[in-house]
Amino acid sequence: MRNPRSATAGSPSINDVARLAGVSSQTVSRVSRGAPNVSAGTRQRVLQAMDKLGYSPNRAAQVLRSGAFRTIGVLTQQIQRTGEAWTTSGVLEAAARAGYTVVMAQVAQPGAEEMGRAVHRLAQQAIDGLVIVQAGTATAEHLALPAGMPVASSDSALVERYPSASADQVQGVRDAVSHLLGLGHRTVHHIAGPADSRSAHVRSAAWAHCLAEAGIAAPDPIPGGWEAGDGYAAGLELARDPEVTAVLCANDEVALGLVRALHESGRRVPEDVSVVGFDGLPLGEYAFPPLTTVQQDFRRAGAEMVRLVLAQAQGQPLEESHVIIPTRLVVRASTAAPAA
Amino acid sequence: MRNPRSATAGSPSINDVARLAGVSSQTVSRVSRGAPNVSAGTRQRVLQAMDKLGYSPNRAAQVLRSGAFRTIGVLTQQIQRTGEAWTTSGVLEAAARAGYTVVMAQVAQPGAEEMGRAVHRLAQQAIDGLVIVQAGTATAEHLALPAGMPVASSDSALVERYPSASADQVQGVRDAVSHLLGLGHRTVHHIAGPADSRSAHVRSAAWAHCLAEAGIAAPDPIPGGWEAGDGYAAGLELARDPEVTAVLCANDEVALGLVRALHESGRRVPEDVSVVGFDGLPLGEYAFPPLTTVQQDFRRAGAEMVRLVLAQAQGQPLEESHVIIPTRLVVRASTAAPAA
DNA sequence: CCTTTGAATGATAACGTTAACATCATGCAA
DNA sequence: TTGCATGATGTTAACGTTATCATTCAAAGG
Repeated sequence: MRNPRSATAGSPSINDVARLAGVSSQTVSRVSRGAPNVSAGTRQRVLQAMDKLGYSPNRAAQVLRSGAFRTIGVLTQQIQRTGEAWTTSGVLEAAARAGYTVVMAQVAQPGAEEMGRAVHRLAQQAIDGLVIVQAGTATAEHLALPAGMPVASSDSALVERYPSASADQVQGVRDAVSHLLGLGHRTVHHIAGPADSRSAHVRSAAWAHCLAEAGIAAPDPIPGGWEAGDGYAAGLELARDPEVTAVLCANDEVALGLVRALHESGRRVPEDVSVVGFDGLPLGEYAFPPLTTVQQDFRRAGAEMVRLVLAQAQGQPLEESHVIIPTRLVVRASTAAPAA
Repeated sequence: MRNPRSATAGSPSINDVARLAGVSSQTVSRVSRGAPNVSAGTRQRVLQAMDKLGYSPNRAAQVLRSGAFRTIGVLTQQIQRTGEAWTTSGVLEAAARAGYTVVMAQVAQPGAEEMGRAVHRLAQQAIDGLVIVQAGTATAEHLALPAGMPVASSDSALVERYPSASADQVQGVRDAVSHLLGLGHRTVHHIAGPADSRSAHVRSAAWAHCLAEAGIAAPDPIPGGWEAGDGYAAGLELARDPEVTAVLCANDEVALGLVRALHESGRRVPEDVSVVGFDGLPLGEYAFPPLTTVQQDFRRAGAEMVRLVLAQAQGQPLEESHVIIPTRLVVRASTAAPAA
């Protein structure tokens, strides 16, 4: 076989079933779609025929005819990252529950053109809507979405243009900073996330704002990223400054890297320096010391994005197009009152 | 609009382009497919017309007509887990490179029936093949795959039935055990993975085998799981036994949980107890102490599975149906010679 | 009894694409 | 010149499904 037919090719069609059941193909279609106006006896016979032939409807034909895909596209950047993986998991779960299929695209490089190409690839698929888990710096212009395509995004510049679901990062940062100041720290240092992430920027801005509110001059934030190595590098620097007694990190990975740098530099956590992460990695609980962190509900963000996309696809009005999901400060042993 | 058309509905068809370009729809099809026998001038005109109308081909119609889907299905269990996330990332990358679309299904519960239902959902989609990243305990019977569906799996009981790509866990365990024994440890304890995982079982068996080879009676393995909490629980127990000087863990998460339990119990790592993980989490390098681990290349496993599936789908013979991917022992500070 | 209603079923025509075949120049060898 | 290959284009008929309209038949109402 030079050109083997696909796995389902040669599979029985609606006509084969109709012939076997002695009805018209239209009646088989009705049974297949669960239409009401079929007599019980006929339905039985058709179902038996389907079963006997192992019939399953051809999606391509259904889609072509009905124009409804029951499929959503998901755009991710690096699905192995904690946040994206959990969010994607939430998307998959919610989509499956709604009876929708999910097609995925991943973009390794955050470059806007590559992002645009991935969206194009997805959009050429038959999708009813698009969930953008991560789009980096790409803007709506880069993506060149077909007009009218329902979209929901999470963390990106697209938040300003499309409906979104994301964690209440401002509240999360506020809780974290209050916690540290409440313990008696004079100020809170900050290791920022990558420059190309909107949520990193939001977190940094919220941190600066909270300190300002408390009448404290914010120290310069240390530029960083999302990874442990970033926290480690920043930590080696911070460890030299005895004024540093409390640090809010861009995320948990960074916090863990920071903790190791502090350990190595002979500064104890939390006795000398308190550390707070962000995200709520399961591992944080088992770090040494267990990590105080701002937990966010990624799965729920994924589920909400699915809801937003499906609502648009079904023409329902969105009661609120920016869903804010509460965060929760989890206090563990990496934070304590400063030494007197 | 009660029944709004899908996003791409109303979009121009091949006929609209043909009319505008003043050619037949077949010629447009030829240009669209990149067929060779179109004159340069005509191709130009058609491309301009496409561009002007914003034409993009209707996938459903293409699939229906040609019977080729250029899509693979991916079955996962908990995509947010390290191994699955990285493997999936590899699958996405390889599939995109091959010009294939990926549809995903996730099964929260490892139950065999639910797994079967997910496969059914996927198989009803138009897919050319199926990559099974994780199938838990499900066997080929549970999955009820359509006959002739190309499949590749990674870690599951399916390995015996279908082509697979997975890490050389036996070699990885051998390296780890040799490393520990080479440091002078009298024996190596083991925290096992979950009972329903094949690779957990493979790792445990390899550990027992290595000890036997070295003429050492293997201590009872501690039953565990994949998560840090499992390592922590096991660690509280192990810490009480002064005979324990080296522990091989089911994976890195477990190892980190173990390390914390040892810390809390006053046993130092690596001075009192050496700990080895498995997987090679990026975070392991920044744990305290940095974790010695067996690194495996999940992305490559994903890419290999895609290769295996596509080879089958294209009717090529598989030169080897079980791809073994080398692992690499990364020695860090969590292992050292035992105290004299 | 005839009409009316409604439910069950059937027939037909699309949906957008492509494979297969047909047509029509053009060029070149015989 | 004829004959035949070659390349560019057009025509037709599917792929499997479902929307729409048409038909049939039995039950209900007068």
